[in-house]
Amino acid sequence: MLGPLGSIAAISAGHELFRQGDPADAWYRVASGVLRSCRLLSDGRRQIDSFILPGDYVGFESGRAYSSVAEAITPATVVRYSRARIDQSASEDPALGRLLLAIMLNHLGAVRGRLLQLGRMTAEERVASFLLEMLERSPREDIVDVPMSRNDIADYLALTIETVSRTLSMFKRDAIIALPDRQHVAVLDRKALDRLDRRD
Amino acid sequence: MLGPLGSIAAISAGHELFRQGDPADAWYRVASGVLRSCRLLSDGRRQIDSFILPGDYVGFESGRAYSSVAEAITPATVVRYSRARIDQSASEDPALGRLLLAIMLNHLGAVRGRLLQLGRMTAEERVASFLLEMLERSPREDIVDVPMSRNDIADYLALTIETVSRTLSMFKRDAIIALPDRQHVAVLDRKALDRLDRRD
DNA sequence: CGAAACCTTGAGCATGTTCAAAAATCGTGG
DNA sequence: CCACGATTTTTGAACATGCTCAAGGTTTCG
Repeated sequence: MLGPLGSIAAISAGHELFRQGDPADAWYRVASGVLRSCRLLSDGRRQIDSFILPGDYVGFESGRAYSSVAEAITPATVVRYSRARIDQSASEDPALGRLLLAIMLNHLGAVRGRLLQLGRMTAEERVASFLLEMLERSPREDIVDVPMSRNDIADYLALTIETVSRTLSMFKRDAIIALPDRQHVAVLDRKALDRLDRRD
Repeated sequence: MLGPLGSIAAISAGHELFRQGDPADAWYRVASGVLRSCRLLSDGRRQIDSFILPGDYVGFESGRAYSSVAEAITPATVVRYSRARIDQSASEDPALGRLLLAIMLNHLGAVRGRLLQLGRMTAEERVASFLLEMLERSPREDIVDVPMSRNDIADYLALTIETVSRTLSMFKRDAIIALPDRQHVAVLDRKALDRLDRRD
């Protein structure tokens, strides 16, 4: 938490918090709702960098412009931290600087984990590790909240929507999960998922 | 550059600067030589996060232990910055904090670009963007230094060694590059490479 | 010069994609 | 509450990209 330096904004589902190319003059912390942060290739191929859940930050940029789009998947509220104000406060309060650094290091670790996921895991393993990741962040211990579409999951895991759907169906057939509705996955066999997520 | 806070160390080719699990009590800046930073899956699959060239930093960690291995590809010298000393200096000098933040943001942007590369680019596009990336960092404008093995390139691009080799041979057949020796790639048709690297 | 490591090339194969269609779900208005 | 169309998801079959396995060539280094 960055303290009382922010202002609050609401975004409705499907709308953009910022776009690729916009001046990157603020960071955001999600208070409620879920967003996605994506990059695009010129021919439309899309890669979702991260899903941004309550408590997460988004909008860290090294250049002057955002290099990704941030869009709300569900209605969301965010706290906006102007970069100028943060910079100024950080130069007065070293503790804030340390906090920012810690947030950044956390991010970096997460994105590096994704390299392994996208580069070296099979479809099965990617879906399993995605479910485990979302499970960690869900309120209940056995039900995963999945507010994003299959398409979003596909673009997050660098698969096609068909492969995601087929893999989930397979997990269901093997009684590893149940699919009560679109937005939820019930984990029936956590150990099976753990076995598929071969990170050390 | 982090100033006069570091001590110098030399590593010979093939040796480790730190391993997965070692206490992460220092960051490093490469003065000369090339290193690689990798993560492993339990069954041996490997993903190289980044090649670390002179001027680059390595060893940023959010937890107590390194989550990747850093190994020298060529003989290298590095400057070691103890985390404790950096932390202390940063709490006295806000400019240092800002510098660290800038370095971190740079890293983050680079790794995010890799997500797109690994997730959504074809083998051809990955090799092309790798060559362009290395070309930017080579002293000459038309010759790429490639100190790493084909195997390392494969694990960096999440391909197999055979696919890397075949793709390079194809570029050679199409007169996009020449391969004077193992360690060098001569770029004959830069535009053809640019066309393959479809980032906006 | 010889052995070891590395790189290239080829042929067959597998995982995940593409294309197509059916099924389920959602939103809207009567 | 149900009917309707639109959208999303699931399923199937054929296909393609990149992988695996295998062999031959090249470079490196003692």
